[in-house]
Amino acid sequence: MPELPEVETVRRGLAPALEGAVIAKATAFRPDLRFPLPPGFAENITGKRVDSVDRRAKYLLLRIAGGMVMLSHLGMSGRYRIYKDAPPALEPHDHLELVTDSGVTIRYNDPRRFGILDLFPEEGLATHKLLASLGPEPLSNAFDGPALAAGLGDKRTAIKLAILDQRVVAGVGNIYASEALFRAGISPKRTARTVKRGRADKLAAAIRDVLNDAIAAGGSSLRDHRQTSGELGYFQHSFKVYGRGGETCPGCGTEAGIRQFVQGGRSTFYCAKCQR
DNA sequence: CTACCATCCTGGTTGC
DNA sequence: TGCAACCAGGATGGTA
Repeated sequence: MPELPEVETVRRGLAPALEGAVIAKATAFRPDLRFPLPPGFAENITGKRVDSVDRRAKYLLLRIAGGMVMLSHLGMSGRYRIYKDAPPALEPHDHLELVTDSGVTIRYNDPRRFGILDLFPEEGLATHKLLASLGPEPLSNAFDGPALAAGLGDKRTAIKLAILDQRVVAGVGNIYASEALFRAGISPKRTARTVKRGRADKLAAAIRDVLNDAIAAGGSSLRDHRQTSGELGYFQHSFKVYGRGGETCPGCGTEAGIRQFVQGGRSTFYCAKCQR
């Protein structure tokens, strides 16, 4: 499911429930998701206070008092749901439950189990295998045209594939890659190394803007994504090209102008007239 | 470096 | 109605 805006939406939901709260009870209902959970995962966070709920790229990072970090990645189908009162019965694919000292229940559900849970000392943050090679945060001041162009470097791969590379820019996924390229007027097929100067400025701004717009809309709900309250996100109604193959281009009005094709095994949507 | 493929899983949709 | 094929927001690792 989740790209950066969906993860940020989840973070904003979890933060008020968890920050400053003590995890009175933690239960992991299976020993593994994509990877095995570290031994004693649930036991080691039980009784601990959560200092903050942060995000890096598509990773949620919970700072646990005592110097540990709990990492959570939602994979394709992960969801968090918060229950302020008595929670309903467990559902299929509920894999983790946290109950805070104020009686709030937080459940992680992930049918496809591509998600990740990890727990490690905060000294290991910079060198964590999953975090070490991530590129710039697209919403940070460090991300602009020159930074993007530098990340693209001499790559001869298509620009769509390049911005899906988490080392180039962290947090862009398949939906927002197509949407950002449409906003920037750049063809997804364009060779990455040719995106420089003006085009790079435009694309960096388009990435930032589309992510911010999506966050403001609570993310995009296609199948799985929900806010922690259970509410749907609604940015999917603002997609210009994603999922709109065969439709009229909203940019130039060309009938059936939105085309769909496969890049790197994943669907890309674009308008050949608006995007060069 | 690049392209391409398979892999980890389940579930919803599509097409016969 | 049934069933199989296909597709899905991610990411890694292997091969050529």
